[in-house]
Amino acid sequence: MSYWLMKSEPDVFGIDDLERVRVEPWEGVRNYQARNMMRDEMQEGDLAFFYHSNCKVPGIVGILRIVRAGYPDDSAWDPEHTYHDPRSTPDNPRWYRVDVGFERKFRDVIPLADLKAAPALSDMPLVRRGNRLSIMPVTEAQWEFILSMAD
DNA sequence: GCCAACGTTGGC
DNA sequence: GCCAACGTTGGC
Repeated sequence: MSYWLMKSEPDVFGIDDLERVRVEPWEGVRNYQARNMMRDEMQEGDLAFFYHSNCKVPGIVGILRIVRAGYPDDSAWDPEHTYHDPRSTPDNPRWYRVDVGFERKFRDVIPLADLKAAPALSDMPLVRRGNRLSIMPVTEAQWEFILSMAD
């Protein structure tokens, strides 16, 4: 079992949306590194921090669980869809997604500024300048440390 | 809204 | 295969 961090813009889909719907396909990822992790590495039962990006206080807001491992993202071959990519077809899918389930919402957001200030987290891609990966692995030590910052 | 950093595309 | 142009991400 592995740990992850997954970013989403709360204006588009935030932790409250996930709490409401309980399970959601994590579709629309159009980045190869992130795709590879969803397609090849994420397993059912894995846990991930839910990160809010592009908002007033960016940071970690809760925990989600991978409830279905990687499978083709069919929004890519729907011409009507925002995430349409004509290069992806059912026979040769280019993009993948996982299904995520709501696990827990922290009482308070753990702000990016606090994560950046923690020496224990200095290796996380999240706090490295210019990193834009929307899905990244989290080590067990980082996971435990961040959990200790919550609530 | 600005803009730095980065990934992708496409001409050559 | 190089690299300039372009689009996107995402903090601030």
